[in-house]
Amino acid sequence: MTLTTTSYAILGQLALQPWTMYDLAAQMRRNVTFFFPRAESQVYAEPKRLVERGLATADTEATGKRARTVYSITEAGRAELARWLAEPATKPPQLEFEGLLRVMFAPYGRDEDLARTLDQVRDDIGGMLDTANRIRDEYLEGRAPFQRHVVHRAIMHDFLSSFADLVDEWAERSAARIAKWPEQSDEERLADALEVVRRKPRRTRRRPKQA
Amino acid sequence: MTLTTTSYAILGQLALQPWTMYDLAAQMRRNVTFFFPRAESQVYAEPKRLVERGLATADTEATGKRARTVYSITEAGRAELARWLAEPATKPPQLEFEGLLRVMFAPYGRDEDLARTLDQVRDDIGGMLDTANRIRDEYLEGRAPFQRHVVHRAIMHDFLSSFADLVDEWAERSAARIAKWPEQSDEERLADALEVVRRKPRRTRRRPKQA
DNA sequence: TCTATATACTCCATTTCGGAGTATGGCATT
DNA sequence: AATGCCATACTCCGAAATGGAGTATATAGA
Repeated sequence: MTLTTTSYAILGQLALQPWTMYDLAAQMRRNVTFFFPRAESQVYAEPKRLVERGLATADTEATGKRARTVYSITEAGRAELARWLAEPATKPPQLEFEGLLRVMFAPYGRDEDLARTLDQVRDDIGGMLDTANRIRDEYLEGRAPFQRHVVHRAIMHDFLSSFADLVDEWAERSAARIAKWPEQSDEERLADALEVVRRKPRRTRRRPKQA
Repeated sequence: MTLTTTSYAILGQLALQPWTMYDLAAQMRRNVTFFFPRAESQVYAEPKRLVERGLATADTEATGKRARTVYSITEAGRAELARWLAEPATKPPQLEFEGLLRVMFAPYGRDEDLARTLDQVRDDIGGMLDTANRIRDEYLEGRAPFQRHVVHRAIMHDFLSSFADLVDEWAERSAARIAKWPEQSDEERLADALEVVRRKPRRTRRRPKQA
């Protein structure tokens, strides 16, 4: 099979430095997972494919009796990464948000279920908020693991922290609104809802779609 | 096997009205795909499982020689949906954003690749922006397909249009910043990056994590 | 010394994806 | 009246990916 986006995700990490898959898996679980989640089994499987194609090399070291494999990128690997970076992305930004599905079907459940769903969303996004704040501090204090790439990482961080903020703010304001439902009339609830829909200044597609 | 979140996504749609899978697949491709994307083959496969479990019924109609199957929810299906709505979500909001991976590895490519990536992000999010604006107009003019659920749909719409705006705004401001790189010194670029990281008022986790 | 946790992976059944394939209906064009 | 094309209405299947469970050694603390 041909290389997948996951392959390039790993190849790119190897461009930064050599890694054991254990460390890389841990690293991805802490950061990359927030914008490109992969199963751990995949993280372990990919570098073997990279080695097969000559894009990486594997070196076996030992700590006592336990072996560990350190993977490094090759020149061919760097060239392939550069080639990939010049290609267009294969997929648009995608969201997978079970909580929104629950909001969609909320008319068939109880209002307190919806309140709990929104509450859980705030808990769930907490980890991302924490991570974003930790990374922010690391860069500002100049002690981030890849401080040399701060110019690019700042762009990433801008997106991820904006996203986490959005989710948290949305859940907060929505919870505040549904908390008022019990003492509101149907008309008031309706007016509130339309106000929410209306409020935003609509941002439109930059370029009209071509025929 | 047990029902998956995808099963409930379909079950919820059937609670709204009976559907043929063709119409439902088209409907999901237009809306649900933005926050819970599934392969079309899955959308066709799910209702058969629902029928097996007595949560839906299938009625075969005919248009000339061509058969079509209309699926409807049963009382047991409505009960199961209500039960599911009271459960906590199985997954946090998840993002899958190849473009951010390209930003992360941008130091190994050319600046113009990065510019093109951000440009493509804006094109890619255009569809979502269009859809959000169309839905907004439908609700404000009172002609949305599920106008009766506007109180809940407003919450969904708030999130989706905020998300699309975020992506578009982020890509726009990031592209504007990298456009200035050629005439900036390393120090200026660095100062700009740190400014981006610093700027945001940091939103923190609502409840401290429990030990 | 014992135990728990961290390191360092492998394996695999089940699910999902994504694209190709099949066939009819209905409308517009020639 | 025949033709072509797009919409309707699905089925099928190989190739990935997921999400645990399982194995074994190292190390730090009680």
